[in-house]
Amino acid sequence: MLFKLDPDTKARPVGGRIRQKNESIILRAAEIEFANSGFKGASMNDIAQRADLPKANIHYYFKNKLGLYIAVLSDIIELWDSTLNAITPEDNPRDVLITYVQRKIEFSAQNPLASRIFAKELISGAPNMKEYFRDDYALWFKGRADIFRAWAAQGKIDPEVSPEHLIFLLWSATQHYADFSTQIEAALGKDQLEEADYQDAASTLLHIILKGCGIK
Amino acid sequence: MLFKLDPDTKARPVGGRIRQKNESIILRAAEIEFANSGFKGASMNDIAQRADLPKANIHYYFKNKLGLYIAVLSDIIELWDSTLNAITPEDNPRDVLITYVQRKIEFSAQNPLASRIFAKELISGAPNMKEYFRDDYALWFKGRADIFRAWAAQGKIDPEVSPEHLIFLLWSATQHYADFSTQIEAALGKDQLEEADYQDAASTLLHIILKGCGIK
DNA sequence: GTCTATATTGCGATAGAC
DNA sequence: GTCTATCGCAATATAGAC
Repeated sequence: MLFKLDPDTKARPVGGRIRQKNESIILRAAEIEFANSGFKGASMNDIAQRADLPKANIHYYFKNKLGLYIAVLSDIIELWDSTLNAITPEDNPRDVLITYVQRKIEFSAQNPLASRIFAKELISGAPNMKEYFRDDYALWFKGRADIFRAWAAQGKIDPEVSPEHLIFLLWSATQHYADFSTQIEAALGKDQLEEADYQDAASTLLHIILKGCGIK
Repeated sequence: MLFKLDPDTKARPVGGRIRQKNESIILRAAEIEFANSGFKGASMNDIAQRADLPKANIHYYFKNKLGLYIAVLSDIIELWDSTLNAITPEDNPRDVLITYVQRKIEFSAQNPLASRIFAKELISGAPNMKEYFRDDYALWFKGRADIFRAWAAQGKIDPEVSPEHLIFLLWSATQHYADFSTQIEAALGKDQLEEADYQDAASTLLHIILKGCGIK
């Protein structure tokens, strides 16, 4: 697992079917509230109302507000990891980039709440994920950058392209469709983005990045 | 002005030198707190402490917390507008893109707080900027997209590139260096980004986008 | 214009009956 | 395992002396 839970997120160790079901109801409600209002902005009251449970019930399942928040973050990172880390550092940069961009855009379309919670946490300076960014993430990032660097050494990517900044570009451009969909919808004059919009996004992005990096 | 103030942000209409000075002190303090904690998360107490003024003083100058927040947002949009709208829809897409990317990256480096407040507001669905995104922004965006479309019609940009999604790419990739500097610093193993990092970002970005769009 | 003291609300959290 | 009632505190906001 990429992100270790704080040992004290849960009010009680584990549990049976009822616990699992209620915990997942609470987590889903919390995800919505945290995405809309951030950690401090979300209230246990609103989460309880959305979960259709009394407030005390949430405190029975999670130690406190921070514990609930950390649990939501952990779920998100696990999901992220399982979606995007199946990509292997194979030989063909073209295939890797196509797969990555398409999966990430699809992830943005299907899990916008997760992306937004993550983004808000990051913009605030990631106060609750310091260890993750200090340890696991730095390692993960270095591994990826090295693959791009190796490709550049083999002449498969233009030497003008900084591997690090290419990764940032891949991340930001795809993430944008989840985090800033309000802005995108306003720009396109739509109430909600459609499947075709995401496909346009992916194909334009891939055209620019593949050609722009000189990837054959 | 792009963004109309809610008529009731100020506690009192206008004012002299003392008022102007104190208002700007309060606005600067508020910018830091809102960037760190979001609208709900920031407290008038913390803002007052940072401004080195008693809490009641802030309520004397601004009607309430929301009024102060709207005032901060207005300042940000004005700054944005004056920095980026000096760019004219001239004939040469290459020059326009180079100027835009460099200015926006520079803006991210010098005004990270403004970018972050704006980003958090957007991620939350822009509850306090609905009118802006409904009216001014949609118009501004259409104007920009039309310029890119004209260039494409003249063969100056690859036809595979969607003008709309190119603009999103320009926005997101540059914005990223302000909003997600925590992630970038962790990835690069630095405590703070340096001038050289922003230059690397701009040159990699421009290489990929110009070449990727087939702009000569 | 400034600032202390306070009114009032809403929050996270818990006790304790069921 | 569930839920009502409540505690204690921190928040926004204001009254009113200076």
